[in-house]
Parts: sequence; C-alpha cells; structure tokens
Amino acid sequence: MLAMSTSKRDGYHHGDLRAALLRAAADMLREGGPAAITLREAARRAGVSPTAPYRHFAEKEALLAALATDGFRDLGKALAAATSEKSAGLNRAGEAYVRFALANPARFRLMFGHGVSSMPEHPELMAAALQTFEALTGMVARNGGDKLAAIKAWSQVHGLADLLIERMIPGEEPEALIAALFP
Amino acid sequence: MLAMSTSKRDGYHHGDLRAALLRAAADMLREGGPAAITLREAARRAGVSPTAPYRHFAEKEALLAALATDGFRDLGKALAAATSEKSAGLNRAGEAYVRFALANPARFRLMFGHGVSSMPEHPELMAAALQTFEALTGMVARNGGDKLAAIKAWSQVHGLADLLIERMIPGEEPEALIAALFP
DNA sequence: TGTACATCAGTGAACGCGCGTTCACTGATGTAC
DNA sequence: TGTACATCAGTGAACGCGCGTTCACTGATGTAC
Repeated sequence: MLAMSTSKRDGYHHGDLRAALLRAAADMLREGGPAAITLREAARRAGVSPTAPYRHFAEKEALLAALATDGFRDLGKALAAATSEKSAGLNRAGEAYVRFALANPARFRLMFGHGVSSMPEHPELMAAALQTFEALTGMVARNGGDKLAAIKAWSQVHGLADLLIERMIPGEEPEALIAALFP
Repeated sequence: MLAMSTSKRDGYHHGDLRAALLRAAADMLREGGPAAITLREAARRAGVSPTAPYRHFAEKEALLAALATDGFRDLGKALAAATSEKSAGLNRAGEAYVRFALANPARFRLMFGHGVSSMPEHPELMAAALQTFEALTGMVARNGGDKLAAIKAWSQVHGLADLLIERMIPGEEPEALIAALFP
C-alpha cells in the first residue's frame, strides 16, 4: 500500500487515489495555505485526470473537510500523547495545543474557519471537532474543572495559538511565551 | 438608481470614491465574508468603471488592508468606550472585545488573518493593530498586570471570540457565556 | 471452469466564469504668470 | 484677468488566468452461475 504512495500507477486504476489526493492537498496546504488548494492541482500531483477526484469527493469542499477532519484527529492525538503520563497536568495539554498550531499553521487555519464554509454540512468534520473538544473537557474535569472551566481553558489556549500564528503578538518569542504560560 | 444614493456623481469625477469603495467593500464583507470582496464589484457598486479603484488602491490587497485597519480602529474605540468609566474593570474590556467579534464576525475574520496575506506589507494596518494591543496592555497595567498578563488576557478573550464566531463551542448561548466569563 | 454482466474508477473534451490587472486614453481641475 | 499647462481622476477595451464542474465515454474488476 505505501509503495503506491509515490503515484505508482499499475495501469488504468490508481489503487489508492483518495489517500493520494489527501496527501497532495496536504502538501499544497503546507506550501500556500488553505486558499492554495486546488482540485485540479491535486489531481495533477496524483498523476490523474482533472476529473478523477470526483470519484472520491463530491466537490472541492469535501476534500477540504476531509483534510480538516484529519487535522482534528491529529490534534486529538497530540493532546492525548501530551497527557498520557499520570503526572501530566493541564499545562501539558495547553502546550501541546499551541505547539500543534505553530507546527501546522495552515492546517490549523483550515480547521478553524479558513476554507470550509459551513461545518454543519460535513458531519464527519463536526464529529471530529466535537470529539477534540470533549477530550479537552475530560482533561479539565480530571483536574476538577467543570464545562465552563473547559471553555475558559480552550479559549485561552486557542487564542494564544491563533494570535501567534497570525503574528499578532509583537516582540515575543513563541518559545518564551509557551514556557512562561505553561510551566 | 441605487448607486446614486451613496455616490453623488457631479459628472466625470466621483468626489469621494475612496470612501465609497470602502463602504461598498464593507457591505460585501458583511454579506459574504472576506472572500466575497471583489474590486470589480466594489467599483460597480460605486457606479464607476472597473479600473477606477486603481486611482485609490494600488491593488486589491490595499483595499482589504484599509478595511482591516478601520476594523482595528473601531475595535479600539469599542474597548475605550467600555472602559471609560472609572469603575470599569478588565471584564468590561473583555466583554466589549467578544461583543465586537459577535457583532462583526466577517470584519473580525478579515482583521485576523483571513484576507490580507501579510500584515508587514501594510504599515498602517500594522500600526493600527499594534495600537489596539497597546491599549489593551495599558488597561491590564492599570489593573496591576504586566505584559505577560496582558498577553494572557488577550489570548483568553480572542480565543473565546474566535471559537464563538466559528461556531466551535457546542450547546452554549454566547450571551450566557459572556455573562459567566465577564461578570 | 469459463463467461456474461454489473459496477466501479478512470478519461478527455468542453463550458462558463468573473476576476485582477495593464494600457493608452480623455475629461476635469487647479495654479502660475 | 485670461490662459497655458501640469496634474489628477476617471474611461473602456483587452488579456490571461486557471478554476470547478458536467458530460458521455471506456477500461478494469469482481462475481454469479
């Protein structure tokens, strides 16, 4: 399967086009942000005709939604990994959240509003986002906080991530801020 | 004609085309978000040829930047108004920030990353954004906080605003959240 | 076992689309003498 | 005071652009008998 990943066509059929398109789109996202993603270019990179993607995604937004969905799952994994140790407190989750955004700014933007016009039209995306939030709520609960505390923590951490990747905080090193805010 | 109500053409010259274009663009922003703003449509709405805007804006991004700049100034005013009373604490500023975002979601998005590709290329925009942040830092300082506290407060409030307008917080009324978080 | 046939996953041509921007231009205005 | 002239703010035609998407199609594959 992975051998297929470098657009190895065994003839007419691709073998794993859906995954190849997602990979291509993820590259384009990294290279030029959400607006740089193009169905035609993704097809080109996968070595396939411009209309082949329509066998796997009903429309361009469906591709973007799938990409964002993956993003939420990855973020969820990152949060889980950061809090897997017994001794890990909420600060580890916060740090992981901000680091995820700094490491994948374009993907983070795609997940939060840039690109997918309306989340409710993509149930999988909704579900993945909700699950991330619920994981976070769980972590806060384990530290004795209620839902309001979870929203507060999420806002805190999300705001910092967003302001940092948009370069809105003047004269501060991200690393120094993370160290100071999540000791 | 509708265009005539906002643009008084006394003949060849418009009189106040720059302002008219900004108004048209602000309307389009409200109607369809940052991506819906088009130079040609703005010209159309101002009752002017497609190329006339180039007398006032070097390129499309300059228009967007001007719009975002106005946004930061308006946000600054809103924050100042909310804290004008002696007794007003930091919570009033936070509340005003979130309310601004809820009342002008598209403009808020434009200000924070959606639309203008790189802020440093627009000094006026940079300056306006910086000034807003400094106003906020000043408010925090008056309440005994340092710069780190200001960044923390800004993150908190910005994150809540962003999550709310992107409809990421499930099952919560914005009003109830504001009341709970900014008592 | 071979084969007919349904279904799936591609192809390739074509369409409409409005956009941003350049260019050479012209009409209107303000000012120096 | 009138006038020449520079400058400013519009016009209108044109260009290139690649995009998303539809359509009728064909090649490949899996399966029932």
